[in-house]
Amino acid sequence: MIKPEQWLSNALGKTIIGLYGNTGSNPLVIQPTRKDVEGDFTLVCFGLTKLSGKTPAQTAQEIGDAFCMENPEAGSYNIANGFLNINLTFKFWITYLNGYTADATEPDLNKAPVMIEYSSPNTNKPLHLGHVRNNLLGAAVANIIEASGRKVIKVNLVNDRGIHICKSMIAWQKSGLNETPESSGIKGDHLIGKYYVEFDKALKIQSEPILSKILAGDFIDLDEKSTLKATAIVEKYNQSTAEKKEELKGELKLLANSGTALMKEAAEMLRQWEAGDEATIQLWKTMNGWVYQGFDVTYKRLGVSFDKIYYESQTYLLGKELVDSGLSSGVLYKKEDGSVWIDLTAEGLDHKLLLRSDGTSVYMTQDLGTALLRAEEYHAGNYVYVVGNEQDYHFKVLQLILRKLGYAWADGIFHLSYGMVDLPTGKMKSREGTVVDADDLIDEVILEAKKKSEELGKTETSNSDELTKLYERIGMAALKYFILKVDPKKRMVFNPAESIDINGNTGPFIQYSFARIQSVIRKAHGILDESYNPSSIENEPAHRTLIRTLEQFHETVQASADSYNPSLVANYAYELAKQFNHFYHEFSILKEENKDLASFRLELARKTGQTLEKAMGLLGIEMPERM
RNA sequence: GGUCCCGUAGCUCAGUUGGAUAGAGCAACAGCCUUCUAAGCUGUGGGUCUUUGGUUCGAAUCCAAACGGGAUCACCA
Repeated sequence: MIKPEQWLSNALGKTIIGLYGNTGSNPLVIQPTRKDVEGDFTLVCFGLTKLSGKTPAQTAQEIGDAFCMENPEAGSYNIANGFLNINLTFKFWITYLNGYTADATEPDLNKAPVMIEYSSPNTNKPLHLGHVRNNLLGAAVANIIEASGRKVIKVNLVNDRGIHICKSMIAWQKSGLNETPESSGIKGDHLIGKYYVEFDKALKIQSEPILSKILAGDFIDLDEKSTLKATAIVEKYNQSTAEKKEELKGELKLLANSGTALMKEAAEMLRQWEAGDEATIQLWKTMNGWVYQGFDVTYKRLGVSFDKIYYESQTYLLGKELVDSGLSSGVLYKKEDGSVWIDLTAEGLDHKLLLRSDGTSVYMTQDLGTALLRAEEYHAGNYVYVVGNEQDYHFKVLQLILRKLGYAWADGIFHLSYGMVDLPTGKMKSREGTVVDADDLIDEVILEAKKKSEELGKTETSNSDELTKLYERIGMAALKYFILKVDPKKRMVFNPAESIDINGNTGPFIQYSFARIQSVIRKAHGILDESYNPSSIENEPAHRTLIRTLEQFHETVQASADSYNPSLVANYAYELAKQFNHFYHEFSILKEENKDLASFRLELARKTGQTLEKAMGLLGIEMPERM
């Protein structure tokens, strides 16, 4: 099938070479003609004046004349302010529509696959709004890249070990209640989260008197190292302004925490875990198991899935081998206390710790190990990490270290860094209880979809299973679209009230447009046939605009894949739906007396519907047949 | 303090590698259901694109500075 823009670019190039001998040093600037001007595509002629030695308008006219002469597909042209607006014939567009399909490019198995890591939760608390953005982005990007023709491997790296899960375990043990998800009726991840919060509460009670002592210069509860640190901070603290004091107080709080009996217990449990203590491991397995059960439910409701799940407990040791080889090759160095570092000052960064003095690994070490494992297992061409932008520095360093260690595949690492999700009231803060829980959020949007649907009172079915499914689709569409329509890089405000809106630039609006199309198709069945005589179709602008928008679908998917940005697809779907509604309002399909025209419109509607469904599907949004 | 990101309508967001008179939605106001689903369509008002310089045929977009907001700089993850 002809790709209009590509064809135009080649054909215009030929025309310009014919006129001026070459096309100049810059590529031709061709863009879809803006709405308020007549034309399909526009050639910007300012850059060509050097070739022609004439004014932009004269140049445009010269090119326009020659181009229309040479190409029967070009019907006419007009010139405004140095812009050459070219009209392709309506016949050209009808032929285009005839060959158009919304189907995706089949993945090319000769190309190296793309690995996408997303979700990557800790196992000490349930998923929240931030995770929701992460999961939706990861799943959408995976779909979009796959649709653009590359194989995708979706992975999840679960942070299942560490001090955080030990905290929940301690609190659970101390409660003595032996609560399980079954006995308590609480979803597994929420149950663990509950104990994590309880630990924190108890910790605060133990920690506060220690903090007071520290501020008074009494370091009796601290070990040697912490005392040294605390002494220095307290000295600074006493000379600081009020604002700076708050900041330093935060650091002292951490030190105070480390002096509590509870933290010592948690640290001891972590040591036992690493030593392989059977009872500890058993409890850890049990409690993590509850969390996974809970996560599975949430993942399913969000509609996300993974091809492979990595667990840090299984990969955290691998980084150490990598560190060893880095030491022997001289890329890394060891300090007197036994800690291992890398010097990145030449790259404008800092020295970075890779192994603690006691030989245990840190976050970076684990990530290095995991990266190596994946590269060896999959030999992907790209490794995409969907992780919040607070970790920009971490991933910069990660990639740099791998490069310095000599791994060529490190060039394929891409940190899909997305912005934080704020609430209208400001940042989400767990201490202030403003964290929006993922499960609650899902319940809420579905409930709201139900309420609004019932208010409208026009659903065609009373089958309760169908209705349940419909409300779920509408609610999830509202939520997903609300989040995915925003450029991932940007920090966004999540307004719960607006997230369940069904009017305007929303998921349900697009669903509604689709449902209308399906309704027409159902009614046309057996009445209109699919064939029509193209020559009897008039050149209506609304028809043409719609075809032109369909034409942009595949390149939008490609651009979206190239830039790891699902919002391009989201905004495209909205634009298409809007244009369809305009068309739908202006013309009737079923009541059109000219059967050729009616069939043509039906075909246009059908392909619009397919495209809407495909585009929304890439975002993980399902379309209802009726609503 | 060093480094990085951001600043577009009252609010939430678009704005392709620099291109024409900066666009949508929400909110407000005014119209359109006897017509394929009104979860829709049409219209009105709303802007010093934070500011100031620079680059050029042309800047919301590129460069510099200032102001404002955020992140990060752990032997945390």
